[in-house]
Parts: sequence; C-alpha cells; structure tokens
Amino acid sequence: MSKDGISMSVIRRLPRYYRFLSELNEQNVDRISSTKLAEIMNVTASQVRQDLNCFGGFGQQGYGYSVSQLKEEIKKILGLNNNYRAVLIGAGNLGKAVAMHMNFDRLGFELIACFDNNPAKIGEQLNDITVKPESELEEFCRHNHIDTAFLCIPRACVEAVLDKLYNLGIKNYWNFSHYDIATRYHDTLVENVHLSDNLMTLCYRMNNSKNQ
Amino acid sequence: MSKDGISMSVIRRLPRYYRFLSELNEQNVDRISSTKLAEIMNVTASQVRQDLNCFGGFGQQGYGYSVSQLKEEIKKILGLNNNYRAVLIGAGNLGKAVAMHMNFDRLGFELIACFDNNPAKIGEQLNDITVKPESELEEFCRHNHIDTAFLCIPRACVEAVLDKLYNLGIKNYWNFSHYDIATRYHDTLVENVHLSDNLMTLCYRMNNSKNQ
DNA sequence: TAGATTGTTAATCGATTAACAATC
DNA sequence: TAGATTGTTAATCGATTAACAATC
Repeated sequence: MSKDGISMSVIRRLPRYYRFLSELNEQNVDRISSTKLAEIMNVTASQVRQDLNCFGGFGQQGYGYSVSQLKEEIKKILGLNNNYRAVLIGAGNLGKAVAMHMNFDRLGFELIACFDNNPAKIGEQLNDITVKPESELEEFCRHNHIDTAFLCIPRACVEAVLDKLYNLGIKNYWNFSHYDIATRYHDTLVENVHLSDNLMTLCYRMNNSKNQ
Repeated sequence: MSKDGISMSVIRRLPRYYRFLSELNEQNVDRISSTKLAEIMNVTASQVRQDLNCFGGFGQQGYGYSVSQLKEEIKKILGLNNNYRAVLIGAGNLGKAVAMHMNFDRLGFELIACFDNNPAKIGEQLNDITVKPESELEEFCRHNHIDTAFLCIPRACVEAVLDKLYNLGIKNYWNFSHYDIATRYHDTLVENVHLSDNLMTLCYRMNNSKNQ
C-alpha cells in the first residue's frame, strides 16, 4: 500500500541510490548536491532530483542533500527495515551461494529455513540454518509465518513446489528458474533472476561491438 | 559492428523471445502468429512485430512466423553460435553455481578455466575444468586467447584482478559484484548481475503490495 | 478469391532532460 | 545579501501501442 504510481524505472533505480549513498556515508561525506551525486552515479542531475521527488522533498535549496538522512529515507522507502521471513528451496550451489553470501537482514529479509529433496543435502549447515527435507516443507510453513520463498531449483521442479507454497498462502517469490510463476498464479509478486538471459545479452553486445 | 541503433529495451527482450520460441519448437509447433506469441508471452502483438522487424521481415502475411526459422534467426542475432572463450574468477558457491549449471555452449560461450586465490579450492573439479591458483591467471591468459571474464568474487577483490585482466586485453565482463567496472575502464562492455538490488526491489514491492 | 496476418506508419504514452523560479 | 541548489514545470526524446494498407 502507501505510495503508488511510482514507475518501475524509478523503483529499480532506488537500490542503486541506496548503495551509493551508503558508501558516501561510510566515507563520512555528510552532504551532496544532485549534480555531484549524478556525476558519481553517471546519470543526470535532473533524473536524481526527479527520482527523489517522487517520494518527497529531501533536499534543501542552496545546500543539497544530507547523505545520512537521504540514505535513511531511501532505506525506509525500500522497506529495508522489514524482516520478511523467507524459506529457501534448493540447497545446490546456487541455493548455497544465496544462503551464505547475501546479507538478508540489510535487505529487509530473514532466511529462516532451507529445504531440498536430495537426501545427500539434508542436515548440511548453511550459516545458521540446517537443510531440511522437502517433505517437511508444508508442515513447517503451517507452523511458521512465511512471507516469501526463494526458488533455487531447476525449472522442472518448480511447479510441484510452487503449488504447495501458493496453497500455503505464499505469494511473493524470488525466482531463479525460468518457470513462469505469474502465468500460473496471477496474484503473485515475482522477482525473476534470469542469469542465462543476462549472459545472452552479453553475447549479443560482444557480437555487435568492436572490442575484438 | 553490424546492426546498430537497436535499443537496449529491444535487446533485453530477445533472450525471452528465444526461450519461448525454443519451447514452442520443442513442442513441435511449426508456425505462430504475432498475436498468439504475444498472448503466450504476455506482451502486445504490436511489440512482437516491431521488435522482430528491427532485424528483418521474418514473417509472412496471412501466415505468421515459422517457429523453427524464427528461433534460428534470433539465435543468430544474439550471436549464440559464437564460442567466446571465458575464464571464471572465483570458485566459491556462486562461481560453482555458474560453472556447473549454465549451459555455456547454448549461450555463445565456452568456459575454459577457473581461478581462485583460496588454496583450499585449488584442484577442485567443476564439471570438466579444474580450479587453478590465481597466481597462474596472467600466464594462462597470455597463452590462451580469452574473450571475457566472469567475476564471482567479493567486491573488495575485484580491482586487483580487473587491472590484470584489463591489461591482458580482456574488455568484456560478466560481473556479479558491486564493483563498478565501467567507471574504472570506460572502454569495457559489462553485464552486471546485482542480486541484492533485485532483492531490494522485491522488498519494495512486497512493502507496497496488499499480498499481506 | 476471401481471410489472415504481416510490415510499417502514425498516434499515444511515458520517461528523461532542460530550464528556471523559489528559497535556503 | 549573493550564491548555490533545490523542487517543479515545460520541452524533448524514445518506446509502446494502434491502425491499416500490402500481400501471402
């Protein structure tokens, strides 16, 4: 709820603002103008001011923006103060990478369990969580409030798990497979990570560039 | 070289067309209209026709498009017939996921080596490649033609490796870190995968939705 | 031929950039 | 106060959608 009518273009730029502002803040920079920030981020000053003004007037004429304040505002806008409870499905290399290297607490999430259908994986320790058998998924979700699921399993395995998750009321997904969740369930909210699409784009660009 | 002036919006949609057409092809569908394809892909028929016509007239009035032919055309446009030679830097969980689960040959690439600076990783087998010590990187790249590097290492480690790679003439990168390659070297071609930006976007959308 | 569907132009819509008055 | 820089409106640019003549 709350603010709406913000375009996806703007929304997808917010994390980037947040990253650059966090960095400036760590470097103890305490104020910055839209012109300077735009320069660092390699965008236009107009865009910076337009983007920020979607959410409110965070600056001060003649002065610029307070770095730490603006960073906090964007953190609030992104909702990073949340602790959305997540389950991870799949403890393969990708699942492990996600479980072990993401700072979920800084990103608005808390990873509370991981499930895999491969008996060899059961019991493995990923930071502070232990891989559970997928057979325990439904029971677990009924007894623990879950907001979202991270799907790090092959496409062919998605449908069966998705049906279970959806019927348990989980409607938010971070999806690393090519399975099209939104087509099956229209009232879901899905962020897809399509690594192979990304790599094909690199291929296209290499193929059409002069960098040898 | 070749076709230029194609907008990034169109380019980033190409892999998705390719995926859907490959699927239709596997299902032995041999022709499809822009209307039907648009429906399946959840876009407009106008967009499908406009996108495809950036590259040529692949359809036939009154008939539609030949699925297998169109798929092959897009494959060619994307340059997936290439065999760009890639080195992977970093054999952590993410590097392993990339090395073991991506079908590089179908994506225009060939992974020919992997390097890591952690002695514990040296000698590990990732499909048909063996993890080598990072100290051998430069020597290896001087004796093997390399087109691109996949960076699956923490941000703090990137700069040192990047400097080496760039000086060896490698200018194409698939970058999983938040290190800003293009700012340091302007004549590079970079595809970034920013998993945490993606997750923050999910957080924003959950925070602003009514799905609880 | 009649029906279907493309390729392409024109119209609309949205996003980015420029400009500047307001104001700290 | 003078200088700097925002917030915001207006102008431009690009991307998407609609429409339809061409044609298989």
